[in-house]
Amino acid sequence: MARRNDKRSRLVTAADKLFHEQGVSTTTLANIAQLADVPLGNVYYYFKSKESIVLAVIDYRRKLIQAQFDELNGIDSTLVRLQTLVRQTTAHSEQTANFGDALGSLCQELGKQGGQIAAAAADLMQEIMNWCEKQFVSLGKGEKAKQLAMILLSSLQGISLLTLTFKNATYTNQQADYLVNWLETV
Amino acid sequence: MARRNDKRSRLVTAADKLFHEQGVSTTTLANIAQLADVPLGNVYYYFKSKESIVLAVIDYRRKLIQAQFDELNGIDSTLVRLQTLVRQTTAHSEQTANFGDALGSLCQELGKQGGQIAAAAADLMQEIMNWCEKQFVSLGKGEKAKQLAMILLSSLQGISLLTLTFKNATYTNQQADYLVNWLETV
DNA sequence: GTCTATAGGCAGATAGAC
DNA sequence: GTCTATCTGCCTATAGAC
Repeated sequence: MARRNDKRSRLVTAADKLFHEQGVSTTTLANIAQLADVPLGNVYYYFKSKESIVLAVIDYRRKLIQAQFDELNGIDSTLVRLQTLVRQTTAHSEQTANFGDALGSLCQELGKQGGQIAAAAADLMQEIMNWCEKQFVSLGKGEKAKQLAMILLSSLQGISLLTLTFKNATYTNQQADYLVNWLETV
Repeated sequence: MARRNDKRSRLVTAADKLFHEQGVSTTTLANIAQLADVPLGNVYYYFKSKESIVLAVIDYRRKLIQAQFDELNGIDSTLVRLQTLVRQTTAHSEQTANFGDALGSLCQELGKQGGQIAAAAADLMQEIMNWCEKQFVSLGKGEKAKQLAMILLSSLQGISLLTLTFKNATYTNQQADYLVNWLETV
């Protein structure tokens, strides 16, 4: 059972990395199996199709984001909590310059295809949106909280795309500075 | 010669549509040929590879954007010029909800692969960035013009992604309202 | 549970008749 | 210039030995 989970999780993290770096459709099961050091045919013992691997990756992403929120929720000040979320994006700005934002890429690629997979990725983005909205409510923004969450999230996603496009991590870092200030004036 | 250009341009517009709706890597030459009503084998008389079709599509996108800027440049007020750019995004908000932003999708998908194609798509995004920066300079924003262009463009790209993700054109429309006001307070 | 071998299909690209 | 037929290789998925 330990070994089963071990191979399964190795496949998921390998798929997550490759989906982020190359995109879902250009990543083959052979790529994933090789990176996870699992024989190709064995992949189908753990996942019945490529689609189910994508779902497992989205679930893995959900856990990563949940852990991030658990950490953020430990911060007393709501303003600092939001500012820390923004600051955290700069930690991977080099990775963003090379491959973009992992969730944003998934939503962009899968969103067009529609179906169950797109919905699963959208759910995850919605969770982030909800968390942000909750923070703005906590800041007393009331009815404006939803729109503020939309502005913040779209700014973060947009700058990730520009950072990837221009292959320049500085964009993410500058935007983070701007947004940290913006949060204080909102 | 007329026929040559006719088939060629039919292939380019078909590819442009399919790349936008399905993504580049999932679109096959057979898909493009069928939509353009050109036999599959004949595609290679006009393009030596799929990659060269992608480059032609980016070039086609460049002309579309150039035409858009030609129109915008006819507007006297710089502020109204920028506001019109923002308002224009709402014209395709339904399409955005289904397939995202055409150029943004290209940059997202191709950006990871790197190489000549990614650079061509980035060039196009840079042209938009430059145009926006020029407007902010014209508004007397001086050194801040570059950052303001970045903020505007990332907001537009980010909201396109969220509009696609949540399959809701309202996001684009609300963000346009917000940005039109923001432009006045900047 | 694990892995090899391979089926079956479709992709990009080419050859060559017309 | 145009189009049919096809090559070659890779991809997802399965069969079945161990």
